[in-house]
Amino acid sequence: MNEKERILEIYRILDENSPANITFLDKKDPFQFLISVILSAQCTDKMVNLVTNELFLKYPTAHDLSVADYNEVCDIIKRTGFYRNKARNIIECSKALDGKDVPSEIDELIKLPGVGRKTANCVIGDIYNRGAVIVDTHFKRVVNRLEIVNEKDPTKIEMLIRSKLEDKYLYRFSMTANLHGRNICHARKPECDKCLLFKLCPFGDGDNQEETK
DNA sequence: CTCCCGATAT
DNA sequence: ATATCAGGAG
Repeated sequence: MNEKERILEIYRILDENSPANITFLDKKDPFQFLISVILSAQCTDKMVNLVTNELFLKYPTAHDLSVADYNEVCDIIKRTGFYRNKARNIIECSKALDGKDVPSEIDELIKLPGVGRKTANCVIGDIYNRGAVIVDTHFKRVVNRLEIVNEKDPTKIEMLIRSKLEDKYLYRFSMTANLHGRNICHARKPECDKCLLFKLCPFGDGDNQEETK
């Protein structure tokens, strides 16, 4: 099995054993989705969904949030962590988007405050349904353990994955690999005994299921 | 590379 | 007590 066949086989196994539609954030409106992703940095999606319910009840649109009081926004989003940076970013972001559509191109998206490649790719994949590689902590861990890449830099990982997999598979692969990282291939104690990719994974050969590494 | 930062699991 | 979580900016 060559490299291309191996990654396609990994894709198929993850695809067949994952839900049809994988979504972590429950806001479908493009603006609300973008703000939700910004808030999701280094925090659980459960907490983001809780906080955004309250946030968008009070500030539903980009205009509403663009004129919001900084300290009130801080209070609402505090539990997502990094709240001072996030409050400033989402208010400035809202000013930039007031009266406009959420950009669909990555170069435009990453100009927005608090928006990097990961957040931009979430928007492109989820809202605009185009090829997107979402390199979050789970995705990074999973593709490195599988040795699909041997790379720490998220941008380089994104480009490598783009070169190894057809465009139409990229977003689905991002989501299924992410889910696999959450449910099986944990950061601390991966459940290699339950893993459907065990035969295809160099990481499972060792005794990594326990504490080591 | 460091800082931002609260919530949760182990 | 410590590791980790849909990262981004200086």
